[in-house]
Amino acid sequence: MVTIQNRRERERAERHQLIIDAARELAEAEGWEAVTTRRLAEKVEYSQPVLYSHFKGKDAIVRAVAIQGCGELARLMRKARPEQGESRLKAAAEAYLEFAAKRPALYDAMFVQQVDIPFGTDEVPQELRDAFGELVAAVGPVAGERDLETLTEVFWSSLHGIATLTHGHRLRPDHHEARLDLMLSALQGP
Amino acid sequence: MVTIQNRRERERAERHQLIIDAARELAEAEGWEAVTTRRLAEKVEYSQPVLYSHFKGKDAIVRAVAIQGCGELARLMRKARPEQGESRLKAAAEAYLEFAAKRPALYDAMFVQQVDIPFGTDEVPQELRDAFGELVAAVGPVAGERDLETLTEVFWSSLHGIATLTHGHRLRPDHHEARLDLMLSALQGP
DNA sequence: ACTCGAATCTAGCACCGCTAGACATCCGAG
DNA sequence: CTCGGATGTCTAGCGGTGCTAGATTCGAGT
Repeated sequence: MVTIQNRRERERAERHQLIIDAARELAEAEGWEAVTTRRLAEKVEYSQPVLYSHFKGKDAIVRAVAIQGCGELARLMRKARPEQGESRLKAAAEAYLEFAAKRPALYDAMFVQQVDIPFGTDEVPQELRDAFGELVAAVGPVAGERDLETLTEVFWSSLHGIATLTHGHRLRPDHHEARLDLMLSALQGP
Repeated sequence: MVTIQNRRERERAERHQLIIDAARELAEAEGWEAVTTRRLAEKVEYSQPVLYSHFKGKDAIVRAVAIQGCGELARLMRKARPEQGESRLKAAAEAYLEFAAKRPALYDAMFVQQVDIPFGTDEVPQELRDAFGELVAAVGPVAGERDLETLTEVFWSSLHGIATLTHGHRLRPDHHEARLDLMLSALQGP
């Protein structure tokens, strides 16, 4: 009898996703400090131990949210097309920064909290690879003779710095556009 | 009688600094998650409530550590002088990134954790002003016709992005120098 | 219908930031 | 020299956290 086993597995997968979505919603609504295992359990209408039958711990839940967030960022950047007279680089930068500004909790889980998503030689989640790939594609046209991957890392660093310092109110809120233009024209090269 | 009052105030100020130093040492040795009020109280050999007679809460202690960290960063950057054939911009960038790499916990308190140090119109701590001033001074020679303060914010953002992404193992550890050179030559302008 | 295993929950551990109220200690007036 | 009072410090505890052992409930197969 496979059907019963199948139904169980399907229900389990649905609940798995339910937990991830609940954590994400809670974080986006009230910040990560409001995401406790008790509140999360209440939100999904199960008791706390159920969370631990799906994830090794709270960190694993945050990590799952972060990885799905990477997928969304990749999707948003792929969809972003330059408007009239706009470089692809600028369109990508704007999409990235808009994502960081509109989903600060999600962005935090992805790149600020050190959730130890495998980044190095290990198996990197596909969602992350996709997001970085979009950045590479945007940088490509302006790389010239410069090393593409290295230049993309610089571009990403600049975006990440602007995103996090802006979120921490460390930069003048007006001047946002001027900063972006200055950064882009610098990277555009000679 | 002022002498007794004076002695008390002096002892109090010493203990104030003792707490800050202990918090900083604990954070640098084991990370901020290891800095609990209990461990901190044990380290300074007082009970927990004593901490609360000096600081409003744990956040205030972290904030104090962060502000002193800003002073140290400013001092390090002021001391950094370009070597033979090196631009002042590069010397400043290297000093900044070396600080971030060698004192990751301190850097975290200063710029990553949102400790709500007044940044905007409020009274900004002098240490912070000094640190930003050093960045401005380093950017000055290469600004050209570009707005100095805005360009400095871009420079800072790039440095901050590189520092945090490197610390989170998001960038290839080798290639560090190549990234820095690429970033600097981009900012150097045409 | 009953048994037995899997799924789920209750209750609790050790820790967290923080604080009220008991206690000690020391200063200055009588 | 004593003693009242202020000042400083500590003990003990509150409500919260992440996490888990053991009890309990539930449902599928014989």
